[in-house]
Amino acid sequence: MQVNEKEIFNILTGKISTTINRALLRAFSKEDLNITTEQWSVMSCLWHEDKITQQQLCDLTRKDKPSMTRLLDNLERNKLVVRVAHSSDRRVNLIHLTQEGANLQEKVTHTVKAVLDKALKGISEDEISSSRNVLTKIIQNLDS
Amino acid sequence: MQVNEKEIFNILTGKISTTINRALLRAFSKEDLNITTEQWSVMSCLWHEDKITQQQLCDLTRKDKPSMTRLLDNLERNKLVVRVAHSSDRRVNLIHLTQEGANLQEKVTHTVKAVLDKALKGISEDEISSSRNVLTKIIQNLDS
DNA sequence: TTTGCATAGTTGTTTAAACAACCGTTTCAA
DNA sequence: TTGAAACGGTTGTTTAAACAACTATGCAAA
Repeated sequence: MQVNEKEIFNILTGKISTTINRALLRAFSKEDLNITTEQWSVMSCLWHEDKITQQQLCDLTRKDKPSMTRLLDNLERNKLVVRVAHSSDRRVNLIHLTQEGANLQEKVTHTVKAVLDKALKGISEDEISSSRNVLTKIIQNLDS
Repeated sequence: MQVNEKEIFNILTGKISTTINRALLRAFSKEDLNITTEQWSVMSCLWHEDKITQQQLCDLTRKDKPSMTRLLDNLERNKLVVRVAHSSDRRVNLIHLTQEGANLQEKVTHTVKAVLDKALKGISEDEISSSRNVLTKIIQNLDS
């Protein structure tokens, strides 16, 4: 597989993710949603399943433990989650959504969807699913 | 276009770029290349065209001016580039590769290529070019 | 010629990534 | 039963993103 410098550049330098990141951050800010994209990725897990451990959140978001500690520090400071000690295993924190954290779901999800619609405009379902397969395969290739 | 939460998550949260970033960083470190992926993206521009302005580097890498200032601070500290005052426009710095910076090209490019080969293993040219088109379109959609 | 706007770059602050090193708790095997 | 390894989480350091606010220079129109 021959790939030239320019292609390497476009695919790999993360321009896409910074572009998306920027668009999401601005959309959140415009809607007065005091949340970052990384915080959103954690909240998104919790909206799907509440009261899980930090380690589970690490696995779901592919972040390491120090990153998660600090993300949760910020989320806890903003009163969107609380750390609750596990009843039987004293090593473990269970992360609980607060009422405020749960309430955020609707507006944030709506905002994300709007950005996504803009991002994917004019792209067919086939193209999207093919791209998703490629990206998933790249992750697998690099993790093995 | 209907897209569910899970897809948003897989495509957009930047897992891909952090995975690639991590793989590249580790490869650099394994080869004793004292360079980060962001620094590499700047050096890559300079290897292609030397003695350009900071603003040009911002445009090429899609980074903002403060980010570029600090990246260049680090690259200059590591003696890979130098800032040279423009002869007629005193606002401008031209970024020159040092000998050491120029020498780095071969080994770094080789290392990047190896990571890329691993990343793209088992993915066809068609799939790659289709994905690249999708990603480019997303960037255009979000920038407009 | 001066005023005002655009351009090039820097500095400050917050968030988050990477990795290494660490602490306390649990588990399992000798 | 105890001692080592595994596990869950935190802290320290460096790099880099975002945005706002700033300085200095250049340019163009009144």
